[in-house]
Parts: sequence; structure tokens; C-alpha cells
Amino acid sequence: MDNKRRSAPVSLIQIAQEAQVSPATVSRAFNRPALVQASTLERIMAIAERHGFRPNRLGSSLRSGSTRTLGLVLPTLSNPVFADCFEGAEMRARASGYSVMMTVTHYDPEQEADAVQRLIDHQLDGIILTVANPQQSTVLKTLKARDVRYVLAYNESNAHPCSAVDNHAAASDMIGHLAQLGHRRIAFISGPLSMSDRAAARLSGARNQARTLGLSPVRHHLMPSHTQADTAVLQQILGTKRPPTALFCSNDLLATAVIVSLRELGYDVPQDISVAGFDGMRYGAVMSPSLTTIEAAGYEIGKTACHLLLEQIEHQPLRSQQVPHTLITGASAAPLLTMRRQPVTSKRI
Amino acid sequence: MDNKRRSAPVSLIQIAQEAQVSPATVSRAFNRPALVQASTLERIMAIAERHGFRPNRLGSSLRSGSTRTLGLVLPTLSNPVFADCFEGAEMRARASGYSVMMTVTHYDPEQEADAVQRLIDHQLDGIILTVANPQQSTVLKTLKARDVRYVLAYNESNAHPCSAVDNHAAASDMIGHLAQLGHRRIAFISGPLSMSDRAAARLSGARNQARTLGLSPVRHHLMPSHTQADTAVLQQILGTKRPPTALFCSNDLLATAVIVSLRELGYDVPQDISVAGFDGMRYGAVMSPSLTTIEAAGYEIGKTACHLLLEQIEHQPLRSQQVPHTLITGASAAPLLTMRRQPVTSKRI
DNA sequence: CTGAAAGCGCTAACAG
DNA sequence: CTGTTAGCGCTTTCAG
Repeated sequence: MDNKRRSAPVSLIQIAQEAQVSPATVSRAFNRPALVQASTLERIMAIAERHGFRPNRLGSSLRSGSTRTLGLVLPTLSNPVFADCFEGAEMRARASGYSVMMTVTHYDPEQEADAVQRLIDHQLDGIILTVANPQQSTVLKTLKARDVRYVLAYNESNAHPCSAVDNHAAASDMIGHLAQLGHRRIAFISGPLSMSDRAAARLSGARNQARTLGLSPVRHHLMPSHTQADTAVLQQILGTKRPPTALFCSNDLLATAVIVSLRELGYDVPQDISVAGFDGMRYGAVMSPSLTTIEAAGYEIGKTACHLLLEQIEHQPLRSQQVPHTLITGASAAPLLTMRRQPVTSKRI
Repeated sequence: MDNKRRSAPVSLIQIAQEAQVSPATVSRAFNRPALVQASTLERIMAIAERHGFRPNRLGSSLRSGSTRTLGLVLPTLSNPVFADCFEGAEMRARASGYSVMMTVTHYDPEQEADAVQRLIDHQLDGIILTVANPQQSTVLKTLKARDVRYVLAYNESNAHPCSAVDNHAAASDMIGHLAQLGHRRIAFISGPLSMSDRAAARLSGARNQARTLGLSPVRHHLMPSHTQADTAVLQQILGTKRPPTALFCSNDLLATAVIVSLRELGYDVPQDISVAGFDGMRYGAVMSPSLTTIEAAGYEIGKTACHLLLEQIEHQPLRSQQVPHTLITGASAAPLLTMRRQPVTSKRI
């Protein structure tokens, strides 16, 4: 009856029989062809091809103890920097014959834990992950306890191998840039810091640099999520006596949302207020106004993280690597002088 | 010496010994706990927990013939619609206890073939994929020949199970909308059609509707890639005697690039020329001008494709499912009357 | 260069 | 409800 589905699952043993060699030889033919006599190799391969045979990786993984598969755990792919990160990591993995199992966590530590457990169950050779906060991450403990190899991507840490930009320095650079444009009252806007150590590091870098340059202390304003702007909060920020003249947002998606909300409130960017982001997502350049931001190449972070992980798998010593960042001067942050004296506080739309 | 790495790989057998039961019982405890006496179950689980034991999926997969893992093959995650597609598919997969192995092909049939082969080697339970063109796709033949379950995402086909929007109808809708705005000369812009049957279907829908409405025939102009605009081509298109008043681009990324290029050439969108896209990527709403486009929800396509695949895996009959599309009226396409009479052909920048 | 044998960790039959 | 048995498909010693 059911003779259509799952036709002829040929196994290595059958190839061996047909080729009149032992299974071991067929295995060698595929894994270390140099060890097999040319004529034998040819015969085996011909038969294999005829049957469309390819070694079943489950068998080989079980026996050899390696799945040649890596796990990738990221907050979300909606943020294009993480999509880039995947592409960088997968490209690097493929170059070494590895496949990638991927999952997203939506910045939720509980989902991080589930994800990592799932990947461990699959016996992956290693895991690349971005966690909410490496300091107090139970997953990292699990990983260590189980002796699973891993590398953090985006998170900075000196307790764990990682691939990231120097968020502190990058945020400093941005504050420097805004200061150079004449801004002295800068606010920092982000989602819940507990969900992103990156945002926290950026805030700290911003504050530090503001202090160094003698600017007003950087106020921190919280948005409900890392990618959504709360209009009420913005209204409140700008309704104060001496409102900030520039808003530094913890990521580009948030900066984008903030710009849209400001527009709805009747503020022009950068005419009434400057806005800067962080990440350097591709669309930033296309937006209007084009986004002033820090480019932290996701592709590089992913590629590097994967490279570090593969090093570990090859038993090279653990190490971390910083990925360089670049300030991108867009039109969303303008010199203070060209801005209006009195920001309009009433709606204009 | 090397006593630090890979500490104590506990196996089901060891748990069985310690719990004084047979391996089968431990297996049942994890897979069908209802079949095990409560007290036994408890004892087993306690011991397992103490050792941090979890069943090794390689063993179980090899024996049971199912990896509970699906493959996802997409052109690229740089296009946010595909990133959404991943999220939709992975969410659906996870809901049924499946993991996802993912890879990108950059619209290259050769990479599609490699990817599928790699996934087949991993013995995945099924594959969701977007191919350049299902009509002449060797991968689909391979998949069929090997009796691997699969569902197409984005590609429309009546020879293969698939989840997609009705590209033809959607393109018709867009032409209808542009016609309603007063446009009668509309050009269609895309990358190489051989790399995307979606673009081809959209072109055909556009042409058909233009004919129906008695508009000028839709001219098709080719860009070097699906996401990059060639300024020279645009210049040539607009340099003709009776240039099109609206450009319908085969996807949003391309539309975005076209708008940027037009701006560089000194054309204002939509003042001088209207531009429409296709896909409904999130950033379209944030752009300026906001993008007129067709929303084809990637998340839904991915989720649906995964759902169809899981149905297949549960031996339900093959089927396809169309995902609805929506016209999004943005500001990048404006009524003809408000446009200038004579499009400027000299640079203004 | 090749073969024989053992077994990776688990589950599916079949008994009881 | 539980145990026994027999592998799933492959690789890896260890011998030749």
C-alpha cells in the first residue's frame, strides 16, 4: 500500500555490500577519501551516486559526537541588525561545513532559557547567543555547567567570550558629535534596561562623555519597549522648561519610531529637535531625514561570533573580539544654531 | 587531564540503572508519562533531574525516524519580509515542538540546491522554501524524488503545495489604484525575472489590468538586481518623449532604492513621478514619502507554510493556501493632477 | 589500504 | 504497567 512514501532508504551498509567492501571503507570514501584506493573509491562513489546515497548525518553524529550544527539565539529578526547578524554567522558557519539552527526570544529571558535548552537537546556543537543581560543570565550558567561551547553576540562581557562593538565608546562618540553640533542638553531614550545591557552600556557612555564635555547631565527616559515610542513620554520630555535639544535613542528602530511620534506631535526633525539612533541599519540612509546613528555592523558581529565559536570547537583558547563602529552623520541631527529658538509645543498637524 | 570538558555525559541507561527500571521505562517516562506508574515516574524524574539528564535527541531521532526539525530556505533576511517569514514559521514550528534549521540562498539556484541537499542530509522532517522559479527548479524535483516533504513560501504553484499571496491579483489592484489616481502610463520595474517568479506574476497582473482598463501598455524595465536601482536606466526611462507618470516596482526594497535614485536625478516623488512598491515592509510607513505598496504579510506566509508542512507530516493531504494581501495607500503615489505638467529632466541637486 | 566488531543513545515490538 | 530484545546508520579502534 504505502509504497510511495519514503522510498528505498539506502544505507551505507547496502552500498558496501553492492561494492563488495566493508562499511568502514564506504565511510572512509566519504570522510577521508585519501585513505581509499582510487579504484575502490571510484566504484563506491559510482554505486552511491546511482542510488542517490548520502551518509545519514544522524548516524554519523551519534557515533562521532559532532552534529556539525551551530545554534543561533537572537532577540528578533524584525530588527535588521539581527537579520544581518544571522547572515554573517551562517555564511561563516557554512564556510566550515556547519549548519545553523536558529530561534528568536523577543528579549525574554524565559524564552532564552527555553531556546538554549532546546538547542542543547539537539546536541549542537556550539551556540551563538544574545542575552538580555550576561551578568545575571541563568542560561549562561546552564551553558557553562553543561560544558556547551558558546559565544555571545552583541553582549559585551569579560566573563564570557563575545563579539560586540564597544557600546560605551560608541555612545561617547555620538555625544561628542552632538556636542560639536552645539547641543548641550541631550536626553537618552531606551526600552527597559533590564532587557538590554547594550542600552545600559550606551547610556553609561553617553553620561560619561556628557560629564567630560561639561554638558548638562544626560536624562534617561524609558519607553515601554525597545522599538516603540510612547507619545505621552515624548510630550512630557519636551514640555519641560528647558527641554533637551537632542534625543539619543538606544537603537535605530526606536529612533525611527520617535521621529514618527515627534512628527505627529507637530515637531519637525531636525528643525525643532535632533534625533540620533544606534545600529546603522540599512534603511536609516533612506529615511527622511536620514538617520544620524552609530553603525555597528551586524554582519560582522555575527561572522566574528561564529568564527570565535569555531575556534573554540577546534580547541583553540577562548577569546573575545571587538567589532569596530562608525559614526554616521545623517540629517536627523542638525547644528543647534539652525534650529528654531523656541520649539513649538502646540500641535501643528 | 582533560577532565574538565564534556563532564559526565549521562545516558538514559544510567538513569534506568539507578532507578532500577528498564531503559524502556525511562524512555516512556519522558515521551508518554501517562504510561508509567506515578511513583515510578516520580523516582525516574527525580534521578534525571539530579543528573541534569535530558534524552539525547540524536539517539531518539535515529531510532524513531523523526528529528522534529524543519528546514527553512529563504533568499535573504536583508529583505524584512523574509525575516518576518522566518518568525512566523518558527513560531508555528515551536508551537508543535519543532526546531528550525535555516539558510539563505541570495536568489541563487545553485545555492538553493546546496541548501536543500544539506538539509536533506540532516534528515529534517520537512522543508519550507522559496525558490527562484518553481517551474524549472531542480531542487523541487530532488525533493519529490527523495520523498521529502516540503511547502513553498512566496512562490505560487499548482504543482506544489505552497503558501503565497495572489501576486497577479495584487498587482492588478495596484494598477487599479494608480489608474484611479489618474495615471495612464505606468512602467514596471524589477530585477531579473528568472530569479523571481513573483516579479513575473506581478508584471503579468499589471499588464493584464492595464489592458483591461485601457491604459497604455505597461513597459517592463530591468534593474541589475532585485534591490538595487540603476540610475542610468531610470534616466533613460524618464528621458523619453512620453515618460511614465508612475513606476510600479516589484518589491519595496527596490521601490526604496528607486526613490533615492530619482531624488539624486532631481525628481521629486511624488511631485514629479509616482512610485509604488510591493511587500508592505514595516519601514515603508516610516519613509518619506510613505510608500504606496501591497502588503503581503511575511509573518502570515511563513506561519501558514509551516502549518501546511506540519499537516503533511501528520499525513494529512497536501494542500496550498493563499494569504490575503492589502493595498496600502501611501504618499509615494499621488494623483496625476497634482503633479507637475512637465516633469523636470535636468538635475536639480 | 581494508575488514571485523563494537557500540553511540535511544525506542518500538512484543511479551508478560 | 514494565522488561527484553534488537537494532536505527554510522564510525572507530584494532588487526591485518
